[in-house]
Amino acid sequence: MKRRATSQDVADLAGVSRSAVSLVLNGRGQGNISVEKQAAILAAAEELDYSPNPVALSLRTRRSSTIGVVTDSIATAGFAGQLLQGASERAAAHGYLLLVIDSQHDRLAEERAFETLGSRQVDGFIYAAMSLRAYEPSPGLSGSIVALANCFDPAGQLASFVPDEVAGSRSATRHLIESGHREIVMLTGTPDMVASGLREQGFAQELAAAELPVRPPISAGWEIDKGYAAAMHVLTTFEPRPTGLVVANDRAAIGVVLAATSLGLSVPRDVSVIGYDDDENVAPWMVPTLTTVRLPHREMGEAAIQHLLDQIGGAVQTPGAPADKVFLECPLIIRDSVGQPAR
Amino acid sequence: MKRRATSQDVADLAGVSRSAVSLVLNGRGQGNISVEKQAAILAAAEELDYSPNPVALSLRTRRSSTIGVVTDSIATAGFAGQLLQGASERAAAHGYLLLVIDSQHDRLAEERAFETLGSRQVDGFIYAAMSLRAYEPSPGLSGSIVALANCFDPAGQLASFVPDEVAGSRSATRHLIESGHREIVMLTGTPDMVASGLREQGFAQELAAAELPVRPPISAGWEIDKGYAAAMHVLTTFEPRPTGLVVANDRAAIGVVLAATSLGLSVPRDVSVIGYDDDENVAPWMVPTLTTVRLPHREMGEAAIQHLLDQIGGAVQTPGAPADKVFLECPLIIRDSVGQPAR
DNA sequence: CTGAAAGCGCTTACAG
DNA sequence: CTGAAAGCGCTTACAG
Repeated sequence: MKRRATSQDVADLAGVSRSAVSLVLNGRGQGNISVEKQAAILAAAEELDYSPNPVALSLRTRRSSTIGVVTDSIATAGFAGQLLQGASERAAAHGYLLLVIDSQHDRLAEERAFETLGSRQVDGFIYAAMSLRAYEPSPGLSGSIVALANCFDPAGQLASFVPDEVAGSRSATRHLIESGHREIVMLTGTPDMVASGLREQGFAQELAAAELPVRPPISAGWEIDKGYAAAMHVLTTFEPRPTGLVVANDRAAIGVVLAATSLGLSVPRDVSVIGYDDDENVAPWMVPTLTTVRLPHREMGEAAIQHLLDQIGGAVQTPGAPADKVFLECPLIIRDSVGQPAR
Repeated sequence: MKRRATSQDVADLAGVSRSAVSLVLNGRGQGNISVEKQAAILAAAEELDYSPNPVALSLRTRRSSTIGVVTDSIATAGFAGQLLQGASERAAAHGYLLLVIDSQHDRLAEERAFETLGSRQVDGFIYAAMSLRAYEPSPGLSGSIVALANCFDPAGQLASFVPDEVAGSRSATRHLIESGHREIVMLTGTPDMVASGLREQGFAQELAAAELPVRPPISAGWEIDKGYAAAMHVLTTFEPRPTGLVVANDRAAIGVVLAATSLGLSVPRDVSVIGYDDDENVAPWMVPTLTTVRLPHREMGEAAIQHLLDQIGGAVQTPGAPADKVFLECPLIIRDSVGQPAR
């Protein structure tokens, strides 16, 4: 591993001072440095494959081209990794790197994470939640540039980027209605998650808009077995048997299909099923492939970074003024698990 | 956000020079600085809540307490995030942070990633693959401290940490045999993945050890639909019908259970199913819960970091000597999808 | 036993 | 138009 060239090396080779090198390489050469020297510096830099040492730069400028990301849990969920992926790519495109720390839902660890990151001179912070929720900003964040991804500040002081759950749920419900279903039941997630309530709202709104009776959602949950149990209950006891099921998420939908199958029912012939998440390991590969609502994880990551980049670049934000809460679209992904109801 | 205290602040408050502060805070005070001054320095540092600026430290020492991680894809897989999780925690416990870059399986992006990371003065590198494979070391890595996680260097020059796939597959197969199964079929993954071959080996070895006939594995794949199709084929055409199925992974096992169910077969009463991965979103929640072999993702991440830490700390490694290839255990997780065969 | 100096690599006023 | 100097915050020889 060869020693990296420094600005001194470039200056020596070009026969100028380090100041001149710095000026020219930072685009402030014009009017300050003679054209010949500029050319010499550029050539020398090229030849030595020079790029400034980021650490020295950081010490000098108190910036680091690094963004600190704190998450409450990276590992679980899987598709939530797309959020980091989107953030990482967008950041890299602008020369930024991500320093990510997982607080494991531990508030204390979270405070420490922000402090650690701050001491490393990160230029901004993202707090990303693995499932949608309110986030009470850590006091250590005040005065910093920060964006929230998949969570939001109840006080509205921090910019946040969240999925438009209500609209997503509406389009799922609408798709079922437009496919001819009238007996539609929602198998919802656990009440502790704000997504559950939002999706229930969307469901109810769309049914009401279609002037269809709104049935109360059936409490299920987020995992395969929960979807299984709820579907078993609904499919064997509801009279008439529902022909369309809006399910909490794709995993629960696996359970629903499993339950239907074990009852001798076929999806989508006897019952149509629609999931949520567009879980890449599930939805495109289910039998039948799953019609679902996609969560904009990648987009949330990208948008949060972009917001940070804009702020770092000097976009003005009136202090104390409420920050944006941006709702990102949850597109409906149509596959094979929804059909027309038998008449 | 208050200005952080510097060593100068501490020196001023304690009435000594910065050198003294540095010496004492780095544990080299004894025999160099008088006891009283040591106490004064410690007290001042405490009062000012002083900790050295990592950026300045990094410029000075050419170390950064940061480890560069390059992965071929973080996002997909989900449970693979556990690798990063394990690495991140182990690193944090030693004051190290992770700078991770995803190359998206692009070799060029990978080279660039190592370069970027190197210029940021990382103290070591991890290359982590999302699925087990050979990894041809990037030339930019030579001379650096590096560990491979979930991949291995064919030339054996780089330390690597991989799952013991053969043993994992053997214990899955053994579990079926010990449960009384004699008609056992393997539904294997795609041939391009080295895990497929390794698991097939384990399967064959264990069958041979039990003096049972070894049937050739049935090619399936890693996704739900592939498991479904393969199971459909095997369950409807094999005579006698197999009572035990060793499946490529947990997702494919979902498809297997789905297929069995749609054929009116019950798991595990009519057919026992065993997965691979212990996918946390699948195995514990399947109906029935899935007996499976756990992939040591977290352990690979931890072990790789630990290796780096040891090397950074000065553990000697004879240059040119073959590095360790460490096989991490894949424990069998017994749940409800395996039963005794009907007689 | 302790302080002043040098230097990691960079950029930005400041003289000339 | 250009170079010498200062300084970001730290540690490590080096004088005294």
